[in-house]
Amino acid sequence: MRRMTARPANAHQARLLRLLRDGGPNSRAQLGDQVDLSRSKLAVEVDRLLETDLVVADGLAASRGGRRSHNIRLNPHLRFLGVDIGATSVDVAVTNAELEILGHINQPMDVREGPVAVFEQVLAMAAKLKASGLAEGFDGAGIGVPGPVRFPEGIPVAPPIMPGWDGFPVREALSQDLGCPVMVDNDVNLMAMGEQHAGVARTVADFLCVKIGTGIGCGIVVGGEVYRGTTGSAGDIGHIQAVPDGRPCACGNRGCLEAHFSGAALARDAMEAAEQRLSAELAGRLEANGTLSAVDVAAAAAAGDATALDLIREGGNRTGQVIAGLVSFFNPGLVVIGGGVTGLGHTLLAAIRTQVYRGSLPLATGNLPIVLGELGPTAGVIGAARLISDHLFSPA
Amino acid sequence: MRRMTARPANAHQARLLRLLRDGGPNSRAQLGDQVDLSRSKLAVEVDRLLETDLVVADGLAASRGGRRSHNIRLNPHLRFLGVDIGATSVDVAVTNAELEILGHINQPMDVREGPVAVFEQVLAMAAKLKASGLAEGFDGAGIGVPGPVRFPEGIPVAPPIMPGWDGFPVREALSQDLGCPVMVDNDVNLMAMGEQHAGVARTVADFLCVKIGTGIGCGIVVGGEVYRGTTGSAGDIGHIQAVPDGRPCACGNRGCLEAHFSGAALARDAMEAAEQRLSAELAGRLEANGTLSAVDVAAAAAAGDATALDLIREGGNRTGQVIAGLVSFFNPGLVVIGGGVTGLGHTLLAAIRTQVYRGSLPLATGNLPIVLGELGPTAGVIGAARLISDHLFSPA
DNA sequence: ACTCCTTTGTCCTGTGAGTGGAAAAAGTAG
DNA sequence: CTACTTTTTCCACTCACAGGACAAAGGAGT
Repeated sequence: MRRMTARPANAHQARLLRLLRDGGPNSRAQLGDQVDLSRSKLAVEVDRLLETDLVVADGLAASRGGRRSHNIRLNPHLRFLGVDIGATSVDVAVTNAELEILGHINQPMDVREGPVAVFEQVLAMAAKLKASGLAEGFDGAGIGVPGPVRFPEGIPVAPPIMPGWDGFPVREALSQDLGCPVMVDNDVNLMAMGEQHAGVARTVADFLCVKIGTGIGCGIVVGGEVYRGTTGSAGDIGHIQAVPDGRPCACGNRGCLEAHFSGAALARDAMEAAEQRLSAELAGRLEANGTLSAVDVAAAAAAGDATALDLIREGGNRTGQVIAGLVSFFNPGLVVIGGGVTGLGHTLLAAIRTQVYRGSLPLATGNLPIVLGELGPTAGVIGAARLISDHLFSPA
Repeated sequence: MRRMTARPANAHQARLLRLLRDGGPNSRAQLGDQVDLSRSKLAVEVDRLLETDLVVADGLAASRGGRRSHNIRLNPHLRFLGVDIGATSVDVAVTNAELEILGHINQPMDVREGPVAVFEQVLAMAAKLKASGLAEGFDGAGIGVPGPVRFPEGIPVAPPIMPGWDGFPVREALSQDLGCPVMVDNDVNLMAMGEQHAGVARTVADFLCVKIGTGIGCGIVVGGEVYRGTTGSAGDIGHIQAVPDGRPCACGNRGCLEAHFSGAALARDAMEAAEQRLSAELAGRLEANGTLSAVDVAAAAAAGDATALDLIREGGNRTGQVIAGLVSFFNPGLVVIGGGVTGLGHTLLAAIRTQVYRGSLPLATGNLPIVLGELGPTAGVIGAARLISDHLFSPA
């Protein structure tokens, strides 16, 4: 099949495409109920969309008491590629136009190998998904990278954990390689968009999405739109000071949140505890694997290990204090906690909640849910697909 | 003169009104350059605005090399009332439709006397301005109050420093008393709007406006629009923890920024220093007045008093640390410092700058100006006028 | 099977917004 | 006084869109 290149010609068509994306197949009549257009106008726009092949007819809808309506849906052959590049692994997924995941691969990887090596791997993973018959080609791709991005151009700027990526024209290069439109964003922002599209944040206009992985970042959604800041570095909360005169951080300061709690810091703390024989559980795991990661701490905590639980609680407290400040400042309607460490689960969540509910004023916390992300590792790739579909489903 | 009641009939007219508000008198041709409408369409909309009496003809414009154009301006009889209710004083000002201040009164007052007493005073002040011939009536009023506001209804919610105001229908009541449309907002947001309209933030889309007065608050502007949060308490940074296990605060926590630095805290610290004879300058002032305020500290600092300078630096450092966190999170294009303590001037600013430039990553601070507000005590009332004019100059 | 009612889809015309060209009006520069 | 600009008005034409009329298709009751 030839790839779709058509774009909606006007705001009405864009609106309809998004309704079909978010609501699945729909009858013309149901669409009419949602868009406040005259029936004639709606019919014209739907016909034009049918001509572009972006949407197709899909049989008859159930009767609502009278004549049955014809169903409309997004072309089932449309395919989006969602790529979520983490510090130590990549997720690549294929979705249909309704952003349902059809196939998903995760592979370990090191961003520090640089964009060329990483994209070689990403393209191979995409090819593998294609080969398994899930897609004949891609109509668009969304890419998440673990660092700040100059959004309009899709170029990473001064990313601390990705030396060699600074200024690399990710959007341009991948658009060439994949032969389709590409959008690039910070991985945390994509997680926020994912949770907004298909997760816990579906109905909230203003929320924060804190991602605790190798580092710590925060997606900011204002009025349903991701806020990226003046230079694309908004949400970079890993280097907020959490402990006065605390541990030295790679950024040159002391006491950064990220230095005290993150996947990397947690692994270091666990190793230290194991070596000092504070925890038999952790020491055993260290002996078995030669190293420890956040996953080991999670497992130890699940097994009831006091040291591991303490580490998690301690980190949750630090994180919660920072989030409490952000809640006072931003007054969100929801806080989502996600990222690799969600395996730490409710111990972590409880610590964060305690600090936030204690440290912020009641007016801000009174009706504030603080929850774990619903989508886990798929949040990023769903958000990536959402990013590119938002781009493609907007007036040309 | 009968008061204006007309409102723009469509988005084009609203656009034109705002251009005339922000750019002053303008020729039709100049307007045409700015709005991307055909000449015919523009002529029609301008004619309709002339019919509503919102704008009037204003003689001939200078020639731009050919036929001279007819000037258009907002009706010079339009009057807005800007009211900025602080914790300890009220500002009331009259502006024309271009938001230029025609008259401005400041009076001491105590918000804790409650809305009825305060509005009695405000109405008296408005009447005084009217009596001095500056206005025959008001076409709209903007009100700022020192606490969170449920914006659409214009009702304060759970304001910590204004007991007795909770749930008082400010908008409704004042609209009755003044006989004109009224909008209500947090005083900090109004200061941000004031600096955006006529001060240092004219060209910046995303910025923070930190107001240090009796308390500490922060106006948040995203994409040119004030962000108010889910419950209207966004920007309430006074109760972010600045000092672990620090001083007890009225909110029940310890170490809140506001407990360590604000007009009130500064006055307390100065009294203490004076009583302990740490500073002859402050002690002298205490003896002379019986009490001390932030103004005394500013004067002592200006006279070179080391203790006063230390207090300011100490407070600036605390504030700067909190702002550094907000800068990392929000990545603004500008930070404005304003409020009563701007009298502390560059000592304060230097301390804040030091902390922010040290405590945030270069990508966020690289091109980040941190400046004092330009408008001083008029920022609030200009912002109030701007608030109501934005409301009135939008499609009905 | 038939009637009556509801819902859906199509067609068509009227209206009003808006564009763009032409020409008149009012200047400036030489 | 002439040639050239800019501003303003006027007018005809296009286009989007609403909304009514009507046909098509189905459900429910008799």
